[in-house]
Amino acid sequence: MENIDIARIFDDIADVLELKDENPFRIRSYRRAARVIHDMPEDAKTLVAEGRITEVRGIGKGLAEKIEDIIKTGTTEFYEEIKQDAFFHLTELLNIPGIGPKLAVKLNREIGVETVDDLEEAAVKGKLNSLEGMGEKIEEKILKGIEQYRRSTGRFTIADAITYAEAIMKTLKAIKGVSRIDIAGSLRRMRETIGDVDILVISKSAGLIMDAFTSLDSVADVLAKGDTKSSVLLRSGIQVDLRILPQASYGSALHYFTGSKDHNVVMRDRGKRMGLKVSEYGVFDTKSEKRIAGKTEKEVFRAVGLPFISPELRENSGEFEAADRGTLPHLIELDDIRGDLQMHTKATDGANTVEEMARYAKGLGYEYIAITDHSKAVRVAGGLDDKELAAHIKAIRKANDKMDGIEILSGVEVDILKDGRLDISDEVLSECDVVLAAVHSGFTMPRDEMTERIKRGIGNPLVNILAHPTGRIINEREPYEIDIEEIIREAKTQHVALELNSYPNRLDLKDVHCRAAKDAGVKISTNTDSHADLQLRNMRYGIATARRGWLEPDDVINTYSLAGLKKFLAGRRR
DNA sequence: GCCGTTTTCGGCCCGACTGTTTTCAGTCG
Repeated sequence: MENIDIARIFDDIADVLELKDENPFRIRSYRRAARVIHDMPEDAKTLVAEGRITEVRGIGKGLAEKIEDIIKTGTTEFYEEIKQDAFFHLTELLNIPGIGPKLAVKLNREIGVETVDDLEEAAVKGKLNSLEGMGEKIEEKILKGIEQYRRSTGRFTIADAITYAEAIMKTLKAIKGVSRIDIAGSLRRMRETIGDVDILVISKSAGLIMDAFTSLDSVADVLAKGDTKSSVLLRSGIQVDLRILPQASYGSALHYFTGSKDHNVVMRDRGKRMGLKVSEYGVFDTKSEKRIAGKTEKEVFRAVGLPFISPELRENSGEFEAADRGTLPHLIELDDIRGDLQMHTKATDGANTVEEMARYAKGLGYEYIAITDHSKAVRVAGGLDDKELAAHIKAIRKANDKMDGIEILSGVEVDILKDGRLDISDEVLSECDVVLAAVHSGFTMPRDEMTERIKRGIGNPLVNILAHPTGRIINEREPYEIDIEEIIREAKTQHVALELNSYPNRLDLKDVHCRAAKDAGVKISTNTDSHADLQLRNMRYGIATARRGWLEPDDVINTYSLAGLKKFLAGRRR
């Protein structure tokens, strides 16, 4: 049982308790526990084994026991009871936008709705109208909600969300009377996937903005339209919320709507203890009700005795403690990056030549790149064998001699075979300036075997970087079963860097594992894994994830000067 | 169900929007 399975069980429990109209704070405890377990880098298994599970914020004695049961037996008594509950079947209905626990129960009690299909049938037949408190509008809303639910493929990748958000921002910016516009929400925190997009605006002409916003070409449906808040559903299926705010409380609003929820709860609580009320309208003195801050975020933080905390850190995962101790990280920025250490060319499955990639990278201001085409095990990509790679290395060196202003390192993304051997000989690997090793097949191995396979792979002293260490593809493929903590330890021992693959569908390592690697003293390499020159720009997503993982420039080897990088790489091959 | 510089009981964030119930409950973030 992985963390994600435990989280799902707790969310299921919360759903049923909500349907049963139980104590909302008890429900919140399950929700919070689900989230915190889902997001934490350590295996719950490990924490339970070490007796440290109750050290996790939000996990007390009761939940700890349930977690232990779930790990041991795959379930817990209370969950089994919940599954027998008549309300358990109604949890599917909660996925429909506009249907909450009250409505779900009402529909069930009064017209026997149990599934989304039942609900659709009832709505189409006009049965909903007959219920007290229900009108045509609600019926229509439910039908639309069902459509949205069926179409939704879950959350959007950060790259998709940014694309839509930036297009909308551009249009709105052009409207007269918009003096400021910002992205807030999980997109500002740069979470790897985005549920919906939040945009904040300062403007005195609310009506104009809302009209423009709700009539954008990309809008499929207007979900709500008011003076201060409107919501639309774009054709792509992503929901965008727009809020209009006064200047005086803009900082407070930006902070509030950036979240996370958990971060905000701590801020409010912290304010309360200082005799302050923290809300989206400002920071107020509780007694005099006078506003003492709110114009900027910095002001809001200062009012509760804190330095500015970067949005990427606002997950209540230690940022307050670090701020109080004065140990907030100086987060890495895109400008710190001096090179990109994974990319492919026409030699295998890339779209551009070595020179074209180098030229584009030079345009980005990089000092060096590494060309790292696939090895032969990746047949679909036309991977290179020993002889072909040797020739490719020569060609890369030749290109490097021709090119001024950027160093082209020769490299390879060598495959770690099922038994942990690499599919290129040491003789040829030793010719490379940098060697990335990766798993591209046999994803379904048992956890122990996969962990051992990778350990053996990076045990080869010619390997410098473990590429996309968990193999996940967001919204498509789960990471392979692997003991990531063990891999991090091994990387430390072997002086191997772990990649933060910056391709927006990978982001592998993910944020919490980057942070765990940093804590273990393991270096990270943020690479784009580009298969075309334009993709070199994906570095921004890797940097966003690195920031969420609390990484500083020194934690990332491709912020090093060429000499510094070479020194790091040589450290392995003594 | 969790948690503790209001501490072992009693809090736990709260406001906008919607539809419809002429005064508010439900949903959402």
